[in-house]
Amino acid sequence: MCGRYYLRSDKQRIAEAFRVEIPPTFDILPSYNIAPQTMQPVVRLDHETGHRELVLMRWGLIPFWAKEAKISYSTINARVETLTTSAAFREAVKYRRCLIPADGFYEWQHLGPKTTQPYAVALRDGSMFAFAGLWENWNDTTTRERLETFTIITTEPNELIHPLRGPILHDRMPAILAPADYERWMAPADPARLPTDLLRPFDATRMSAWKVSAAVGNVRNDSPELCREAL
DNA sequence: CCAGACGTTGTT
DNA sequence: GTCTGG
DNA sequence: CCAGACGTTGTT
DNA sequence: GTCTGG
Repeated sequence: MCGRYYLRSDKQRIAEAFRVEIPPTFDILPSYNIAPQTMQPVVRLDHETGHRELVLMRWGLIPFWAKEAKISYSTINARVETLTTSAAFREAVKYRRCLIPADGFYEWQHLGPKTTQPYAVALRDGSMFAFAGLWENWNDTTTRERLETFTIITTEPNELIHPLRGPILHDRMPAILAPADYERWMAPADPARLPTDLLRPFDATRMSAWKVSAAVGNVRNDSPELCREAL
């Protein structure tokens, strides 16, 4: 986790849920199968004005010191345990914490060496939520090209993803924030006092998981059925 | 010292 | 940019 | 998963 | 066709 998620809400719903202004020209298409390396909406704080803004960024963080903006699947997630020490994330976690709007995500349960069963996971009440994320700004020194990228933080699994008894879906899960914590997650903070205490497994009783078909794994598939099956 | 890494999860 | 390993 | 590679020899 | 890297 988390290598695939979905966002079926339109920009009006996103604007309301995250109390953010969205320019009229800003288009977001609902997607039931969001893959790494694609452009996705991200909520961040403009430190100059103090206002929240919604911007499109590429999923897969490129560190500012990288020589080239080479696609890397290894930075689509950042482990909460290593946020402050890893070279790729330790600067971003100080100054560039963000929210990634989502309606659900997928987990592939390992049934055998070559068998998996994908599940969709979402909030019980169907409401939109936010992954805790980091973003980074990469500049090409020669072409002046700018590229903004983001990563989704992962944490320990909760009782739904990794039950004491019953089938285990996975050993990690994305960090999900309660709306009450959005402000504190994004607000400027003393680097010695980062709000990493918010990155705990989300309340399992408020979530549900259900089987979906293997078509979820194919990025060319993008229909509501992907996350609704067997609900 | 200099070169090389710097990261994580997924997959029938 | 900065740390680590050789 | 999907996209892309898949190989060897010679040579100042 | 089948393996590898992303």
